[in-house]
Amino acid sequence: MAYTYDYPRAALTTDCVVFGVFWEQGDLNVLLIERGTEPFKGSWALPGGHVHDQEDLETAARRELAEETGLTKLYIEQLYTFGTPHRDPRGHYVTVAYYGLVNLMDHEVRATEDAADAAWFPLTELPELAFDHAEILAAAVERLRGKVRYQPIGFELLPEEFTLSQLQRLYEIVLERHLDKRNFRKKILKLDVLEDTGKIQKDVSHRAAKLYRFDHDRYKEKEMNGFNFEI
Amino acid sequence: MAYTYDYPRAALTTDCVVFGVFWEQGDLNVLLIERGTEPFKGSWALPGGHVHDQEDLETAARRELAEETGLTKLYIEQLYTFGTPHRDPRGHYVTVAYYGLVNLMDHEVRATEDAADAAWFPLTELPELAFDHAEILAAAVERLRGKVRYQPIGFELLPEEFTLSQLQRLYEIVLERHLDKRNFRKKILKLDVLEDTGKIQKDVSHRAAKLYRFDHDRYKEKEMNGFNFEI
DNA sequence: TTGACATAGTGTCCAAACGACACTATCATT
DNA sequence: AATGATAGTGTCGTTTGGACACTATGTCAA
Repeated sequence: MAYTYDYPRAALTTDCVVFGVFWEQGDLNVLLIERGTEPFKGSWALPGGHVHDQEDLETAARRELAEETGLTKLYIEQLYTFGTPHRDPRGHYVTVAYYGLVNLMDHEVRATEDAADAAWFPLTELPELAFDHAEILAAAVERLRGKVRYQPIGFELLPEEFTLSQLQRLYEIVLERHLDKRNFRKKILKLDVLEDTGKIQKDVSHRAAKLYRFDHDRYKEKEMNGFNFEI
Repeated sequence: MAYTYDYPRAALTTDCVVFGVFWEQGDLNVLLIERGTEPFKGSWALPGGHVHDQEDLETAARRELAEETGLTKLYIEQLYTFGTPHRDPRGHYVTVAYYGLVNLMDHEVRATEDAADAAWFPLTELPELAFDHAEILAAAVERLRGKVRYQPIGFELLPEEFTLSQLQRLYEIVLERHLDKRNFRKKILKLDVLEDTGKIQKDVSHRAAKLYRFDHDRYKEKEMNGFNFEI
């Protein structure tokens, strides 16, 4: 079956930059796949692929991500659209890039039929990437660092219930700088969008910390009234 | 001539939301064109059109804008890519939207061959728009309001040399709220990115104000060192 | 020439937010 | 009972933010 048009059309794809945090390492990680087909067969790349006919862009991004890495039900958001000529050796390819955040407690990653392999890489130990994916990744990192400061997206990287220390460590990892414990707690609690679950940590060999939950509803309500989340 | 592919391909277009400020009215305006062809012939719409083969996205956006409105050499920036199925009655159309800012002193707008008409509309008196252009416009307004607060893009809406009162009025128009004169001047001057040109206003029937210029180089330098522009 | 007008330009004070800083509390382990 | 690991907590000096009103300088018209 062939499809014919009066004018040439660029191929449209999506790519996803998915971030996750491993607590042991204290490092931001990105999910990459090993390409199973040409071009760049054997290289590491961002998960992504062609947008289907009449398919919504975000739907396409989620579908490709699921097909190649098994990841579903995560927070994603459009990042930027890359369409420089010759960014893909196959011709005029335009890709709508998304970035996503997952908490690694709740999400298991596996290579699936569409990719030779899928794995997490710390930002500090990235392999060489196919296409212009290094550029896309850099844009995603920049966006994440900017956005995390004035939008409560960081919570997507944490389990639903978390301690204030975990939250602080998260911000330290993303922003790459040390934060003062007392000031951080003062500030984050004053925002009044964290709900004390009443529970405490289990199975830790030291004093157990309180567990908090991010109160999405309260945040939305406050946001409506011109409230500004800022760290 | 026909172009044939193994899989269906979406059509790729760009659209531009261009903002300008008329000083007399004190209102944000958007540049719209009257469509000369179907679909939506006779309706007002954002200037835009098809991305050519092997054409860069921003180049396409600028080209379409110039073709339809005569506008060139303005500040533009990618906004968002809209690809919801059925947003265009002709089939699967994906549009990469840009937003732009112009100072109306230096730019003349004219309808050209590709559009029936081109005109500025205050945000408060918008006509009904073709396609999903109302949605795109709303996204652009939100982005502008957000971005103007922490990036010095507002200067693009002003002539190269401007008074502090004009700058303040600009922020008041964009942010839709009153700002205190003394506090505004204190803050903006402390940023130390405005250069006193030594000149003053001409042809005004009151005390002439000093003219300032935005110092792009100084800003970039400061930005490198972790400096944060915030109004 | 003088008074009316229009806009430019300027400083203080109080309140809130920010950042630096160090010790005690609790729990598990040995 | 002592050790080790992390949780949790308050003060103070500095900076920033926001409210607030008058004088200065020019044009224009009577």
